[in-house]
Amino acid sequence: MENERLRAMLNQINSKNYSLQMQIGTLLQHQQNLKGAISTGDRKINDGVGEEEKQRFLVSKSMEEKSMANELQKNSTSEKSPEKNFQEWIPNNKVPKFHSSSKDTDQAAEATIKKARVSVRARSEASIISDGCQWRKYGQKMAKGNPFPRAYYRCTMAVGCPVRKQVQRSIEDRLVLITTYEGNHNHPLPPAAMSMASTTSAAASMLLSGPMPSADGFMNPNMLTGTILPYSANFASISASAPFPTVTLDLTTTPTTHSHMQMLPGQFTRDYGPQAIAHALYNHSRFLPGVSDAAFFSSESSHDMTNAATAAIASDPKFTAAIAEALSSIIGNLNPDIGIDSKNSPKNSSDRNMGNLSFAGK
DNA sequence: CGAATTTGACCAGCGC
DNA sequence: GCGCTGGTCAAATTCG
Repeated sequence: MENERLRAMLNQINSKNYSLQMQIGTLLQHQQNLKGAISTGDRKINDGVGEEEKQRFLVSKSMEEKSMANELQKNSTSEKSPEKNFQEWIPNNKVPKFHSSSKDTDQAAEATIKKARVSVRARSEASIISDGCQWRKYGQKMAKGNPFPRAYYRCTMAVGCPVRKQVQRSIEDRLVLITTYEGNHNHPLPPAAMSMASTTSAAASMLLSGPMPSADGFMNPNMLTGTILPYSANFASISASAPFPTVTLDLTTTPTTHSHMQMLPGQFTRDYGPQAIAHALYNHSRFLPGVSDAAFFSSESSHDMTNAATAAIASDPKFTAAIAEALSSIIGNLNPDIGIDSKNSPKNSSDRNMGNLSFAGK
């Protein structure tokens, strides 16, 4: 009975996805026209600026576009207070915990929430991955056993935002950048930042609301890959053996992504199809250096688009910087129930998500 | 000149 | 209690 209802919901979302694809198709043409103007604006970063700056600039370009779209949305819902906006996607009502703040009675609960972390592994030559948020560096430390320093950043998009992130290069592979997010934003975000934030929020929410870890200290990775990153088997893992429960989104296994996208079974994959991710990848990456638009425009069908997206991933390591955002935006757009509805209890939310996808038996 | 970054100092938690 | 480590603060410095 519940499954039927969920199935109906999925069908509804699927048809919505189809209409979105149609809209994207027309948008792609429009964007082609815009490309000329954008490349003119990009000119300045091409002379003498490093790859890092280029990536940051180009990614933010695409984010600007989405921010504009968000502005329109915001105007239409201007009645909402910022707090209400915030509650729409924050899974847990979190209060900033400052270093020198007074000891609140719910400090313990806060601490528990804050401890949930989402770490994103991505290959990037840049020292930081642009995710749409404004960050301010407030510290740097040499971590034990790692020759690369760990940098600490704080979100500066709003005063008192509790979100922090740590950025560190992997000791195994110096090209792999590990970004660990902690906390939830207490302010509205542009869509670009929201997609990443919703992923981390959803992941953190699941960590805190889901079943306790098994005896070996690990939860089933498929739980996350099936709900948050349905196309990315082996991409995500949840570890509760660490001091803090941590979700790791591994975006470094690019050469094998294609097979995962196509082979991964499950409700989500059947109903949404891989083209959704291709479109999202396209939207998030078309301004990245080294990712040619020709790869995307060379084919008409959505399936071929997936191939193009995968080829782009494999051919350009910098592409990974946008993948996390792209992946999560799919979920954010198509399944707003995941991790962004604070009105439902975390437990219910978790159960619903699991049943909704490939864990009907859970 | 204001904002952002750097960097040494400080603090808390943890293991011994 | 002591030392180690991770995380944060804040003054100094750099940047735009």
